[in-house]
Amino acid sequence: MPFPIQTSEGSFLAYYSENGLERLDFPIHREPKGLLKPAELPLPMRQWHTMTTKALEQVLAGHAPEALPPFDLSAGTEFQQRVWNALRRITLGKTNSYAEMAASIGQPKATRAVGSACGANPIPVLIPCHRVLAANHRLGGFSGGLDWKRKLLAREGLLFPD
DNA sequence: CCACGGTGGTAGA
DNA sequence: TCTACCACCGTGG
Repeated sequence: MPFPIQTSEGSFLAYYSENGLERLDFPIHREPKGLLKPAELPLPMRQWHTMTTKALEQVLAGHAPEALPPFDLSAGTEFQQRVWNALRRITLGKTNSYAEMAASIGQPKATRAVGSACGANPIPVLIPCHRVLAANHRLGGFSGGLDWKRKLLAREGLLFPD
């Protein structure tokens, strides 16, 4: 049950569980079938949706979100949740390497696994996996497409050629 | 088991 | 610089 969020960059899709925002999809060209109107959301979710919408707009505008809805990351493995929570600590405009992220969760040799976990991040943009770069300050990869990674970083004042 | 990644480091052109 | 090669480790088949 996806709920749309219209932005200047297209229509994102938000998914909620009983415990909070559990997934955020980048805009797609074809609208999915079971689309619901936000007005049909149960009350707590409606407030989360308002927060998600505002936070998304703020990040896309290059500002730190003043408030976030609760996240439900329970679908991830324990390792993935450790990585995702570590991602949340990277402040806007800052970056880390995959190696630094691995070290920050106490597994310095799991750099590659960290990359996989970033790719599995269910809430891109708000859980800023785009702030993780390869060593030597190279861009690295991005599941949502490198154009998005460049765009999001540019909004934070970090420019990458190519 | 095995193969695959959003990696990182080294070696050699 | 760029390419080749290898160690690394969580996931999914």
